[in-house]
Amino acid sequence: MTETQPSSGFQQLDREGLVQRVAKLLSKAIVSGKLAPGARLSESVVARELGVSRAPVREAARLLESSGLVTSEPNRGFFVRQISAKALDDLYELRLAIEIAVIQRLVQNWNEETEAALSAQVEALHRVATLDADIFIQVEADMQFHRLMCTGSGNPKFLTVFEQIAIETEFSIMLIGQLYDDPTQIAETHEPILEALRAQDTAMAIDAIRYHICEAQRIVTKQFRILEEGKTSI
Amino acid sequence: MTETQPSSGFQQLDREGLVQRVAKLLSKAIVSGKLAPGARLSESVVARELGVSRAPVREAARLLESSGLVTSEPNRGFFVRQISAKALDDLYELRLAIEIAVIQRLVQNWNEETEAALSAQVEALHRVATLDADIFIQVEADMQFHRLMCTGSGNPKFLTVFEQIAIETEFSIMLIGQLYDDPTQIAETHEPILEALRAQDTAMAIDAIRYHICEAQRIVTKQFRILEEGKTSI
DNA sequence: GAATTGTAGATTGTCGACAATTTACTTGAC
DNA sequence: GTCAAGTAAATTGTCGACAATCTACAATTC
Repeated sequence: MTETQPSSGFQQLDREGLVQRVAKLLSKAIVSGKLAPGARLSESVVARELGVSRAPVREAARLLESSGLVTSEPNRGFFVRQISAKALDDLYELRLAIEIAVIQRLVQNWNEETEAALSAQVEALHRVATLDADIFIQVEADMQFHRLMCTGSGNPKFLTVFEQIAIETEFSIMLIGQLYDDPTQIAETHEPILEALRAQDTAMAIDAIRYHICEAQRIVTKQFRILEEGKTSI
Repeated sequence: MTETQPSSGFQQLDREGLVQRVAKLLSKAIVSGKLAPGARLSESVVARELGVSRAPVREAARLLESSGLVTSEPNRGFFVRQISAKALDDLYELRLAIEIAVIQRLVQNWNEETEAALSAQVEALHRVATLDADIFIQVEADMQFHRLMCTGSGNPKFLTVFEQIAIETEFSIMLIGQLYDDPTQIAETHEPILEALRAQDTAMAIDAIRYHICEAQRIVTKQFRILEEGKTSI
């Protein structure tokens, strides 16, 4: 069916369109906090800075629009999405619903490959914690664990939705600038999940994921509320 | 904070951008089956037909890209998304996860307004069933019930995700051309959900929604598999 | 005849230009 | 000083044009 070339050692070179590259760059700029939420993103400025015309910038922005990173107002342009503490809270609730379903499927589809991937990621989490790495690296590693769970579930739809959630979550955590007081906590809260999965214990795994997510929800929304108050009082 | 105009009875006239209108039109054309899945959607053809230039068409297509209705390949353009029976099955699994969470919140946030809206929608379902209306009308009414549940949950994120699921689901059902053998079944399967919600019985409501969704899943994916076989054998 | 190479036509990708709209500023009246 | 109206600059919306790329078919080779 699929044509399997004689494999002459050549690697497929990325034929990514300009629009996709611009979208990725914009996405990174927003998530990393270089572009403040609510900020207008001027087409001409972005276009000039990247050395392209406005058309691909506009298309990239549209791409990001339905994925929720930017909003558009007719004749006013694109803006970096504002996130409220309530929205963030809602986001975690959605995430919990998804991940519970992921866990259920994950236990059914449990295999060595998935176990190896998740184990390796927990180790990676420990590494970044001890290295006292950048917050961005830490959050990225955290998200990667959950991404791997979605992948292992065997239902690609879960990954699609999670990816959107992840972008918004990372975005918010970047704004706060920290997650746990002690970075090693990130790695530790993932271990019970992995253990429960290894034991094929669905109920325990769900409890573990619920604890993990609700804990993050509690911390993040609390920090975010503080951040919001600071903003409005000024 | 928000400026509350003296409300002189004027309705806000839609200041929708051209891009949004094109996106809506395209979306409708795809969901209603006017554009077959896998079909290339030619920018110039769409642009000429709508009497606009290619730029807004491209932007609209990008908008639809991340919402999953179309895919893009560099230098090859946009294509109407192909849906497989497996993907449809996965979609229903995602939907179940979301709607269970929605039910849980819905019971907590239960109020007269939501009850009235949902009751009215069940009646609407009965009406369209007896009218023996178009399949599109029926499915739209069905989806509207679930949309109202999402709205009533108080978590807008649920609605956002459901909207995406709904588009893909409608799209698939349009392809099949029918749902239940007897159209009145649509209305009937929604009643137990509403009843359980009225009784504030979370467990029963979850059972009802699970039955409803799994039943639809069973029927739709079965029909879809038949459709797929027909396609591949030709 | 099958596979490869070459070529013409069509389609997408990107751009710069101009019209429409918003924004920021200035002016004037009360 | 405050509010309103008017004006100019900046920004977005849309378009048509040209370059880059793909597609389909003809020509060539084995």
